[in-house]
Amino acid sequence: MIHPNDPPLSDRTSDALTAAQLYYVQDLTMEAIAQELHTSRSSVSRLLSQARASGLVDIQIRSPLDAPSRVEKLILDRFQVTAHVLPVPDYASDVDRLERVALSVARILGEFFDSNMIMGIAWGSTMNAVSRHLTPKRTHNAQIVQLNGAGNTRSTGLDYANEILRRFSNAFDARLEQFPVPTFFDDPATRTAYWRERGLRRLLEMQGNMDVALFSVGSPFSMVPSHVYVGGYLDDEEFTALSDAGVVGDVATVFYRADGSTDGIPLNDRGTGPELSVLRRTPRRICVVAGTSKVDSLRGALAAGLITDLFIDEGTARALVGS
Amino acid sequence: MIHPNDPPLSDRTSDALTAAQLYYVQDLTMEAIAQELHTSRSSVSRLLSQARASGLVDIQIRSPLDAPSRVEKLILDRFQVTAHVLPVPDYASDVDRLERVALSVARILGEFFDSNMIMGIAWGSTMNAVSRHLTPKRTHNAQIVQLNGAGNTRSTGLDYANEILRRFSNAFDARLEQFPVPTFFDDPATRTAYWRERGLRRLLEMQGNMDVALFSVGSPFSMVPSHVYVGGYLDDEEFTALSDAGVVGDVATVFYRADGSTDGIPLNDRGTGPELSVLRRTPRRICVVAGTSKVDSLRGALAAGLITDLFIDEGTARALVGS
DNA sequence: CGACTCCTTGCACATATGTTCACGGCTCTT
DNA sequence: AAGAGCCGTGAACATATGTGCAAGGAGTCG
Repeated sequence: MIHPNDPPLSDRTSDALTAAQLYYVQDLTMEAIAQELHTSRSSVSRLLSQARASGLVDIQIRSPLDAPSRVEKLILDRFQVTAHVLPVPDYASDVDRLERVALSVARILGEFFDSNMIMGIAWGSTMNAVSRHLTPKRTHNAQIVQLNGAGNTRSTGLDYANEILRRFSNAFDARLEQFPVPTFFDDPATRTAYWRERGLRRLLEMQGNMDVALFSVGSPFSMVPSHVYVGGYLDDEEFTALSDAGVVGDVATVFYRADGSTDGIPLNDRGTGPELSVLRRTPRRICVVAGTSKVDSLRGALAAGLITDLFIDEGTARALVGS
Repeated sequence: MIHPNDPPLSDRTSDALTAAQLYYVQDLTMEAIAQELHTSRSSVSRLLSQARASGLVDIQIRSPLDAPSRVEKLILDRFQVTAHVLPVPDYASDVDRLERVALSVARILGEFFDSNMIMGIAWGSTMNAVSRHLTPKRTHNAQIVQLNGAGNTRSTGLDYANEILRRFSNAFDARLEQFPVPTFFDDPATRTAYWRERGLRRLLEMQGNMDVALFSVGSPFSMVPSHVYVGGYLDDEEFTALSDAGVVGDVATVFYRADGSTDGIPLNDRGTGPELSVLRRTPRRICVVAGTSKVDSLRGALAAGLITDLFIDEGTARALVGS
């Protein structure tokens, strides 16, 4: 009865699975597991690490339904957005905040993305940080699509965005649709023309059918500028134009004012990010924000109705609701 | 902005939640968490224990879809039943097996039961063991219903079954419908009459509308008899009658033969367990089996089509498929 | 008001877990 | 076939975690 071609999965994975079951479900000690698996305790420790890292073990925090914190409730009331406020000590630096928020988001993202879905993803420091911590989740027929071009005048800029997106597609086993265009065209007409290309139409169609969008907000005029503002994507003149137009931030390099409006912001005609109307049509729109410097930009994005789910560190959340 | 009546949940729970988030999601050390929470490391350790015990932290093992073990596949092929084979060392005693299987089932049961559902539960050593390890899960408007009476000739036997069922209803916050009748009536006519009572009709109706049923199998003729066979529920004469009728086991004190048939087994006319047809109409029917002594009985239950999901220790699973 | 219980806390110790390192078995060269 | 590099292993060490215990604080009763 024992077939020779036994396991369709590697011994190692299978052992990791057993170890995880014994450790996390049956509460055995690693020592005991080592005995059952005829190996050393160290190896069990390593097996379990692997099991966690590869997503075999799924640890979730399930707040009782009455648990949303005061701040989360305030945000829900005021902006009709589901907030996930992440505890971060007040004395943490902005880098710490970003890292910790990114870790949390990376861990929970699997909850939002599944087989047969399309997820649109922006790029930037925040997405970069998130991408570095993703725990893998197996999906089938899933698709990831880049939200906006990443080329700039200095380099193609493709590597940076590319790497980020690839980490996502690897973690979820999803196909990846890249967006090999500059972040901003020089001439709006070029964009219009390019958008008619067949390859592009496929990408734009995917964007139109996204199930989830994942992005942060850019804050061009804060003390801690987003990647896009220091990476050679904008020259001084353009920068000034944004300022003059009353811009407070962007999502996937689409700019908006404090009231959420976008009309008459010249750079948007040349940018490659999705129309905000396209974004708003996406059922789930996850925004990740770390650091108080992004608050003004975040307010604009909220005013524009771009967000359905917000991941935010505690300090910034408090700054947002002003308490 | 800070309301005085801040949290609708206790500080302790809220701290536990924060600690869990920091520990399991953000990978902080307990020492670090202690600092953020302004308490001692010990207390954090205790908070985390509480968080796990109270179901705030949910740890699942997600086998990749290609993971089912060889034995699980064999069982699926042969019996059309989803098996969850639990690793237990071969040298483990039957008591160990039961304990470890029960622990696993208790931990995963939340996956099968949710708000607005009705779960039918039997009683016996196996259910007792499971009930002792349940991790709580909040549900609304959920209902638990006892599958069969627990009174016997020596005592009411109510306490035993009662306690088991109450553990389930507590863990899930579910209403509990008890079944305060003997396990077997002396006279079939009494049962028929009693079944027409209004209180009973409500219970029977619930049984008819169950979403999940949870039970083990009894093995009257094995070396390790189930609770029902040592607790004074059956006298010698009845026992012999079962043997003569070719009975191999029972589910919720409804007896069946090796081929799954039940016709002409006299005791069934006086028993209080659900008609097997009622059971078979239940969408999800979870059977928990530990110990090889139950294999024959389990085969009968499988032949009778009583099971959709089987939790079983590895040794017994191997005995079942005979390899 | 004090004596009592009950619960919580942090310390100190006992365990359990994570990580470094040197070794040995592989495969792939040459 | 010998050598070089590349894992994977377990022993030993370094950390992190769990727990018994004594002390202290809040509530209750006489």
